[in-house]
Amino acid sequence: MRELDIAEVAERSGVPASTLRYYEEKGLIASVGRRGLRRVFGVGVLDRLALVSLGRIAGFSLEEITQMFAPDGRPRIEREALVTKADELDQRIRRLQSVSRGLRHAAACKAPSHMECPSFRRILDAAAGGALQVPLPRPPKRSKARA
Amino acid sequence: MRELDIAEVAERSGVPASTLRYYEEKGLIASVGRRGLRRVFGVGVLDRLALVSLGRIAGFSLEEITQMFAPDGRPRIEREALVTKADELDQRIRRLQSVSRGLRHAAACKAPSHMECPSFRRILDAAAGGALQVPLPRPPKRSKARA
DNA sequence: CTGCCACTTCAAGTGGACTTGAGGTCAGGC
DNA sequence: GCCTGACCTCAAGTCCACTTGAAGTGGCAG
Repeated sequence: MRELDIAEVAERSGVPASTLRYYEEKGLIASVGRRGLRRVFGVGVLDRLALVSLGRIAGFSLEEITQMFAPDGRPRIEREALVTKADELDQRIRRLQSVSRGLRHAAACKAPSHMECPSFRRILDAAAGGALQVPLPRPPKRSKARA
Repeated sequence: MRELDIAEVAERSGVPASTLRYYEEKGLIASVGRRGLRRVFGVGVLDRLALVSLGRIAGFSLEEITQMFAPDGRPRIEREALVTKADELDQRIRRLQSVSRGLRHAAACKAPSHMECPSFRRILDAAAGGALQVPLPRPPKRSKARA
């Protein structure tokens, strides 16, 4: 089974067929040919999709991810860009940790109003301060299971 | 200075005036009145905005945040929901940490192709597996400085 | 009193990543 | 040999959180 049709790729990767077509159009993945009018993908597409996924999570746009692959086809990733993204990611992680702490505190704190709790206020100020300038999470609509 | 006009709120909070109007329309914040046709806000709006910010970072939608305030006006936040969100957040944090590690590894790894590195593959599989089901970051367009 | 201009409203536009719908094609089973 | 239905294309729609533009208003400095 060296070749997969789009439905198989969709099932194995958890990525909807419509998205696969979209990704192909965007140059993120490539089919190796057609069987009739149906796309045929090599198994490598699964790795590719995993890389795309990784890139998305890291905060790269599809456009940026395309650039990383684009030149010749081999993942030509600039190591510097990776480190930069990792740093950004760590930054984000730290912020999220502080928010998480804030949430748990708010849940536990017995003060009449959270607003009167200095520790909560500190967290709040942090949120007000620098956090909005950072990529915000967007809730996912679809909830395809992994394959 | 118990009252602030919209420009002041914008400057102090770093939130653009257009967004403040939008938030008011959505019921996230409230002005205490008007001076002529201009909105006048109480200083409390700054706390409110910080709470909104916190909620956004935590992964709540504006809609959800509205619900938290809505009932009567006082932050009626269900403690359970907070803990739930914190758990989700921690989950997400762990995933991001693993991605960060993956990025740094990819940057450092000298293997001819990252694909041949077992440790990178492990991370990749993780990304492919459960990560896409999680809120994805969206790049921010604006980059207002904090106030 | 007048003019400026920061504010106002309301509708429409933006961006990224997809999804959906209408209408068409063809491989494989019966 | 014909049907079925999973795939195809292309254009348009969706979602969310805003932003932008046009046209209007009114507080206040001069």
